[in-house]
Amino acid sequence: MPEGHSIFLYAREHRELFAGREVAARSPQGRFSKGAHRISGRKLVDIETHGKHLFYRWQRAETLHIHLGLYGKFRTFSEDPPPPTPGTRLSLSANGTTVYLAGPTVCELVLPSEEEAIKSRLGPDPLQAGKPGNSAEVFFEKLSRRRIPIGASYIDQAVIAGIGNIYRSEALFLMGINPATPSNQISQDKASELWELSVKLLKRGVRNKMIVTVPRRTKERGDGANQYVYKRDRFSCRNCGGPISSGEMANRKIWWCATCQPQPRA
DNA sequence: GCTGCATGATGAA
DNA sequence: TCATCCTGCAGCA
Repeated sequence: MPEGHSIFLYAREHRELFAGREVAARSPQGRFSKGAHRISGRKLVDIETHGKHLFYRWQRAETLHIHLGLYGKFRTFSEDPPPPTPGTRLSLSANGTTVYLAGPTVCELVLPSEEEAIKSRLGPDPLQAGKPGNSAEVFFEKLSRRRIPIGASYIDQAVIAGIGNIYRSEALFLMGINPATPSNQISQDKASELWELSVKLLKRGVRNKMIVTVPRRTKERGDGANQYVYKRDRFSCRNCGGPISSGEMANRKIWWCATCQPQPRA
């Protein structure tokens, strides 16, 4: 489930398991053999995240950069790990624990300059709110420079880092913003609200270890779903009872309520 | 058992 | 705008 909250959780878990320890690294699949060899036996100093990117820092080795993409998955085994599946790109072990990584979009070693280049392409991360560069102001500044629909820019990692397809539909619904609204028509106040909502939702995602946008009470009154509109075009809107619309935007499916998220006036 | 889809992103056309 | 990377699984027979 790789939206920003799960990346943050993986970093926390791997930090608790491995930070300060010498980690054995291997690439059962073979596609990352050289890199695994470079970091194997090194001490893990810390793990940083920005949006959906992970950066593992080692003593006397380059930084390991991982991006899970759509399919990437980590699995953790606290005792005897099963044999790795043929697609296992990387295996990390220390202290009796093994982590397998399969199917990532990116698994590479990077130099500090390369890491900087990656980060400089990313927008502010709501889970880093308060740290320099991660603010509502920066978010608004990036939004205001685009004319594309907010439904396309809100999922663009250069505008805001860590938002994925579920958060996209849900946050715009909670804001009452129609996905087709041009990004530069979003006022600074609305952009700030959307930023704060993103912070809240991602933090809640970290707490719950899953994406839940419907408050517990509301959920109990309804059909128990965790989302308002995401993949819910066969249901009716929980606010107004009207139909949930669906369409495609920025290559991905998107859902909204045409009544609660009215089209902006031209 | 098979098909197509999925919480992502890139690069070609 | 599309094809592609690559893995797992829901839904359907």
